[in-house]
Amino acid sequence: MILTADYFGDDDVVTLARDLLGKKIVSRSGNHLTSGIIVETEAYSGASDRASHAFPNKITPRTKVMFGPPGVAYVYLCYGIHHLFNIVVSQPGTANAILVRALEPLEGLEVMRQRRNSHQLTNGPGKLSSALAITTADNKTSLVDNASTIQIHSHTTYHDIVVSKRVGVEYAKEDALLPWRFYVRNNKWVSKFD
DNA sequence: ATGTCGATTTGCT
DNA sequence: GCAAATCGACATA
Repeated sequence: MILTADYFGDDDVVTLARDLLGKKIVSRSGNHLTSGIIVETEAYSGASDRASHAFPNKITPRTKVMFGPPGVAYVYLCYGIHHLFNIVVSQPGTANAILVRALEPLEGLEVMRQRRNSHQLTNGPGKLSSALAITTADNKTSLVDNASTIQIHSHTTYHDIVVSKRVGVEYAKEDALLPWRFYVRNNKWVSKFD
């Protein structure tokens, strides 16, 4: 079942980030279908969270998409190299987003191996975008239409979930300590940062 | 107009 | 373990 704008419209971005574990991301690019189960996420909140690009509710050409409707992709270029995939959530005007950091590969494994030229397919935010052929061209694209090339589907439920601080946001001062990262315990596809 | 820096990955030492 | 890669967004002037 494809997840809807109503699902992503929840204003509680942290609860939503945790709930996304076990959901499936499906990507269609050209002839190829690739998919994976979400096993690691992080929550970002533009109003109060120094780690968010939109802090403190700062509207710029880049962050504008996060103030829009839920269920839309926010993809940005990191370190000039990596495309990082986020899902815009919460009601319009609230700049919340969820970074997908890792997937357990499900379909299209051979295509992913070719795109990655590696067996480390989706165990990190830059890697999974590469494996699913997600780029900044997908920024602002809807994830909740039946015609969307990237969709999120319900799939399974995990019960053993680890909560930790987020990765790579030391610059966010005290907000770097927020327990807003979630991952599936003992899942081999979780990113290598701990 | 220019300088700084990053929600990461990779390869080399 | 460390540093390069690589570029656009943003702040400052």
